[in-house]
Amino acid sequence: MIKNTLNREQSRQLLKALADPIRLDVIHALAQGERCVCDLTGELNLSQSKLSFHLRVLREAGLLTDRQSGRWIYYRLQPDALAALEAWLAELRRHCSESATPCPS
Amino acid sequence: MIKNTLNREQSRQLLKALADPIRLDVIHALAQGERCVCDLTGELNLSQSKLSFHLRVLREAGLLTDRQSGRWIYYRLQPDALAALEAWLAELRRHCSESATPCPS
DNA sequence: TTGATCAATCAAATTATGTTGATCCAAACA
DNA sequence: TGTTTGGATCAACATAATTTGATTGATCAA
Repeated sequence: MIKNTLNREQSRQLLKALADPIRLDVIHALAQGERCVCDLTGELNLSQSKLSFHLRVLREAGLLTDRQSGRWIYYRLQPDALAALEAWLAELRRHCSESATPCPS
Repeated sequence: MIKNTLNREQSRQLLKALADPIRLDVIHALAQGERCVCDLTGELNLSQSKLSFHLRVLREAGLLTDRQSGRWIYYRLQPDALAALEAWLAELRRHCSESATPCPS
């Protein structure tokens, strides 16, 4: 479970999971709502094992959850994880505009 | 310059640049305000060329700007880039909670 | 000028990530 | 049961990213 404020390691995991073109395709597909794996392979034109690899990365980062129904597995985005990243980013830019003290200090 | 809404490639660049432990250290240091490269090497205990490599990645992604003053170069976070990523994330979670239509469809 | 310092860049070596095809497992259905 | 299908996993390979140490260019002070 993702807490409200991310530590450095948690944010790194989320960012690393997101920082891949195929995984961004998956994320964008799931941004429209839950999808079954079998639909995603077709929609994104990916081999089964390739998609499975990337789904695992995203799931282990906490960005996706899955549920099984019969023999199908449905994935969806975990909005909490996205919100936590947003909060982390917002925090970063709070003080970032202060100038440095000139350097031969 | 980063526009208000990021396309897939722009967001990927930003995420990839952020998704590294050393670069996150840099980001966190700069979140407190502008810093000179010479201070960062000491603060983060990095070799000069290593820091320079990571600063370049962050700068080319649009996350940092630099300015020269004498022989020192100062880096700071670009809040626009962070804000753009936040907006991108917020957009992703708008519709993501809709359930899939059951699969033998 | 000359020598020293800050920082960027380059090529070579290392390490981390992603891809492929095969295999395995569980659910469904004949 | 036996067979088919959806998905996960694994090992071998391919590709991409990072680290290192050396070199370079620019600025400054003596």
